[in-house]
Amino acid sequence: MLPRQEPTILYTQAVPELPEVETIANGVDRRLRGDTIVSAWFSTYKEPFRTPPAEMAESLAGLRIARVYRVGKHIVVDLERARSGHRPSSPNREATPPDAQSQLLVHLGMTGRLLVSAARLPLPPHTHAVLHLASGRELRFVDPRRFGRLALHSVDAGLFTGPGREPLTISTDDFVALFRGRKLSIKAALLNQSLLHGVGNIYADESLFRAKIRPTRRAGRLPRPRLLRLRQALQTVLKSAIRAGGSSVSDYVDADGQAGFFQIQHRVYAREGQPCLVCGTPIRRIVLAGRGTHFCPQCQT
DNA sequence: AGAAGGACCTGCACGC
DNA sequence: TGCGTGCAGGTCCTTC
Repeated sequence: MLPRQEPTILYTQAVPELPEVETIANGVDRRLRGDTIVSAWFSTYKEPFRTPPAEMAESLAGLRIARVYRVGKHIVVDLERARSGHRPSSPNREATPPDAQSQLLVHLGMTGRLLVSAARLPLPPHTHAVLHLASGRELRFVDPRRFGRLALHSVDAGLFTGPGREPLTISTDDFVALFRGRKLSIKAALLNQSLLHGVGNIYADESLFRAKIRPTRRAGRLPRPRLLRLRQALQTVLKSAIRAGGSSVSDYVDADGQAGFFQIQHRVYAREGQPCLVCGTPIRRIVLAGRGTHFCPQCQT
């Protein structure tokens, strides 16, 4: 067991996509479930906050963290009104507590990090939010590039469900229907969070490679069997990345963030010019949908 | 309405 | 050594 006073950095080297966000959410859940927010502090930099900081700070104080989980690329913190009589948390309860009254949504953007830290430790640069907890710890949101976002979601209108469909659980028919009639490239479609949420640039490239589909193909013109292959490839790569990250991030404790997320072996991403692992043809890189896009010109048609 | 492209933002790699 | 430049990408916004 690691010293309690050391900061835990729930951290990833890569831009957080679905597997990284899932791992981080699980890590926060394991540590903070049942803890209570005493007060909250937000930096004066307003942009990251979809909800005004003053309103957020007032709403958060006194709420207990009931559960932390992932929806798309969002980390969702279920919050309930803390009661005076302490109720022991039941470890097996998976369903959202019926008395969850609001949800804190955290989007890490590209460089956002969550730290579970002892309060006495100095705030790192680019800290934009701190939740002071009854246990004496703090949950800190650090984001140098400021693409991350925080918001409060009221459950009056229902639990947060994200902008699109969940790639790991979507049915075959629904998956195929997502792309019907779409004129944009399959790569751009995969990145569109209002269709599937959670897929970013890296896993889009990797899943298209495994499905042997060229990223430039029009989404609406891919026949059903190829789309089913893509769904299978996407789920396989996401699940293996979750497995790879699950063990390392959760127990990772270090102040300088040197180790961190165990990265799965990329087959095409950031491998421009290197030989395809299947056929040896040099991997090509183009810009598509404004993003660096990597593929094998031989294997992917 | 759907698609495309730019803006946002900072750290880092690179070239001179 | 040090400075300037370009690049990376998730999401929002504007334009077409």
